Amino acid sequence: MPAPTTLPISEMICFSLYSATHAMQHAYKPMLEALGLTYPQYLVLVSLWGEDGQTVGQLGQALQLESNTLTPLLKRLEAQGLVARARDSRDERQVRVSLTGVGRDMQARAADIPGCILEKSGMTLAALTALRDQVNALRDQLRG
Amino acid sequence: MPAPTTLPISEMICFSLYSATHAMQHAYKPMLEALGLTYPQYLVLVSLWGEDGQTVGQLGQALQLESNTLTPLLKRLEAQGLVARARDSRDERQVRVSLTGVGRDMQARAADIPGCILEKSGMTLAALTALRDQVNALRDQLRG
DNA sequence: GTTAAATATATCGCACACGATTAAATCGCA
DNA sequence: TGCGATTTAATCGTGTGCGATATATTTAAC
Repeated sequence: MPAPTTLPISEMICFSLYSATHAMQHAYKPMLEALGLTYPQYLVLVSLWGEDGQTVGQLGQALQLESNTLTPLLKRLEAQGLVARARDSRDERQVRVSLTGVGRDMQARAADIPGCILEKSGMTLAALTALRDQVNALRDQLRG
Repeated sequence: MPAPTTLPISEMICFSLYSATHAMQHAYKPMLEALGLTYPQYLVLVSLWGEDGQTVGQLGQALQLESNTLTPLLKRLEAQGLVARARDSRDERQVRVSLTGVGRDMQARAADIPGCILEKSGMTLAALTALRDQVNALRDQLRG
């Protein structure tokens, strides 16, 4: 009986995504470090720059993260003075996350990051956009 | 002066990869859980099924992980009886990781995972392969 | 109106990732 | 040969992710 065979790691789509995600975070790292941010913290700020005052649940929906990940992350952002957290007065179960002045100013300081990433990718914006849509389609299929 | 604008999180390629990686790990989870494995542990085993007796450094090269991640992970695999770790007698700096019988048998028990993932992806093998190559190209560009 | 079910967030424990540092073994070169 | 430089793992500290659970609030059923 022959030994079972397994696709080499380098040819597995799951590993492509896994390693590309790491490479992407590595590409962001020096720029985010200069702003004192981690990558997930940056994603939270991006989401808040788009819509301020979101609840923890809304942020979780946008980033596909649970409160057990977001709560400590948001506390760290609050400790840095970038956001404020407050219970919603209408529904005290919910916690609304608002940008502080410093948090809003961070948007300008981070403004050239996307361009730098585009450049590091060595791809055209059109190619990246097409790739993004394919990756999103795969993700949405996997989510069921 | 208008407020600076930032691309919505849903349109950022970095977030596509980030969320697709999470969705992929979520798809693997029930199957790996049945084998008592985490996703990174599974990747290590896949690598060893392809080439047994790799050093920690070789595994790190294949998976793009450092020893500070691999060492505790490998210790957990060793504690489960799936691998053995031993210093190379020729070069005692290196630690070689070998599959145990149980670790080898796991390959057969995991044999139908790739097919299940392919099915969950809802894509043809050709489409997935093409997407993989594009993602790999982006990753390799980002690595520089 | 009281109480059970549902909802939203927080807490706890475990397993990655990774920067920085340490320790041991090997290599290289005078 | 000897000794500094390099290589290889391991260790330490911080920050995610996430399953399981706890707590508080709101909703719904009666």
